[in-house]
Amino acid sequence: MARPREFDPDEAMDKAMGLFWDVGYEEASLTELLAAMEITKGSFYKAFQDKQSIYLATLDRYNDKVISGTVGYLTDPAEGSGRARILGLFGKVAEAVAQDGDRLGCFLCNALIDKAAEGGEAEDKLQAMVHRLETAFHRALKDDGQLQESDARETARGILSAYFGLRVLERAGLSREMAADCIRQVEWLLERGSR
Amino acid sequence: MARPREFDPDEAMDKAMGLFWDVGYEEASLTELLAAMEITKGSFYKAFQDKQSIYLATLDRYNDKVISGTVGYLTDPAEGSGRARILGLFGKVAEAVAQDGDRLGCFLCNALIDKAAEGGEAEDKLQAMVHRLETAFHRALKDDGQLQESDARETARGILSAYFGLRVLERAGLSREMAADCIRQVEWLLERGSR
DNA sequence: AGGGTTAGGAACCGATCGGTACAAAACACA
DNA sequence: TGTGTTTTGTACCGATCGGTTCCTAACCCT
Repeated sequence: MARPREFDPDEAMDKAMGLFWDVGYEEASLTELLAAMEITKGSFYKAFQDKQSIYLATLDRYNDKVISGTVGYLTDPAEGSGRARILGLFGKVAEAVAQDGDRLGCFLCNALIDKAAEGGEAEDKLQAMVHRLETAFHRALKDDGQLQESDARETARGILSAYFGLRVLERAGLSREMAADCIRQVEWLLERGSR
Repeated sequence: MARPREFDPDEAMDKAMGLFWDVGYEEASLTELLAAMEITKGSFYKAFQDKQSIYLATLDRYNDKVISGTVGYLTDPAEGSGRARILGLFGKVAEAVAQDGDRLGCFLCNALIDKAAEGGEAEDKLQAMVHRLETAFHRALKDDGQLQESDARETARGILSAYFGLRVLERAGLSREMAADCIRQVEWLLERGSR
C-alpha cells in the first residue's frame, strides 16, 4: 500500500562495494557513490543510514559473498587436493590479471591498508575475514594429511602473506610473468609436506 | 637579504611523509598536514607548490631514504650472506611489530593500494621503487651463488610478494607469532638453493 | 638606522563535503 | 476514483575542502 522501490538494494550495494573496492572509503565521495549506485540522495538516505554504514555493510557483503566463496573453494574436497585448491586460487588471481588486466586487487587487502578501518567496527570485520582465510588455507593443508599441525599453521600463514603480497602487486599492475613467478614460489612452499 | 625560514623544509617533509604514510593521500587533509608539519598555510604554499606536489615529493624522499637504505642493506656484503641479509630485513620488520606495536606498514605498499597513485606521476615512482626492491632481493640471492639466474629471479619475486604480504598483515596488527611464522616460510624459500 | 626582500599568518575564496527537509510522484488498497 | 503511504528528486544546510591574497613581521645588507 505504498510506492515500491525502483531499485534493487542488493544490486545497489554491489555497485557501492565495487566503488569502495576500487577507490577506498575516503576517496569515494557521496556524489560518486550515488552515481555508481544509480540512485539519488533521497533514495540513498531512505534505504541506508549513511556513508559509514553502507561501507560497513559492503564489508559484510564481501565477507558473505567473496570470502565465503573463496573459503568454500579452498575447503571443498571435490575441487581436488588441498594443494591443488590453493594453487587453483592463486591461478584464478593470475588469470584475472592476465586476461582482463584486472587491477582491483582484493577488497579485504585494500581495506586493511585503508585507514578508514582503524579502530572501529570495520577493523573487527577485517580481522575476522583475515582469520577466515588463514584457517581456510590451514584446512586445505591439513586435508592432504602430510603436515604436522604446527607446520600446517605456519605454512597457512606463509601462504596468506604470499596471497596478500600478490594482491598488492596486482594493484601495482604486475606482469603475468611476475605473477607466474610468485605462484611458483607458492608451489615451492607447498612441496614442503611431500619431500 | 631577506627574512630566513623558521622551519627546516626537510624536517617538514619528513613529517608530511609520516602523515601520508599513516593515513594516505586523500585522508590527509591540508589542515592535518599543516598541523603535522608544524607550519601555517602561508609558509606551506610558499615553500611547496601544493598538496599533490608535496605528496610526490614525499614519495621521492621515501625512495631516497628508506628504499635506498633497504636496498643498500640487502646488497651490502658486509652484512653477511645474501640470505642472511634478506632474513635480516624481515627480522627488522618483525622486531618493529613486536616491540613498538608498529602498524604503519610500508609507505610504498600503502601507496600502491592508495588510489591516489593511479595513472599519474606517482604510479611511475611506485613502479620504480617496486623494481628497485625486486632487483635488490635478486642481487642478494645471486651473491650467494647457489641459484640459477632464472631461479634467482623467481625467488626474488616470491620474496617480494611475501614482503608486501607481511607489510599488509602488519597494518592489520598481526601477532608476533604470526610474523614469526611468515618469516619461517621465507626461510623455507631461501633454503631452495642449498638443498 | 633605514630600505629591500622574503617568511609568516590570517582573512577570505568558490567548490565540494556528507547530510537533511520537504514537496511532488507513484503505487496499493478501498 | 479517491486516499493513505512510501519513494523519489531537489533545494538547501553548515562544515570543510584545497588554494589565494595580502598585510605584517623579521631578517640581511648598506
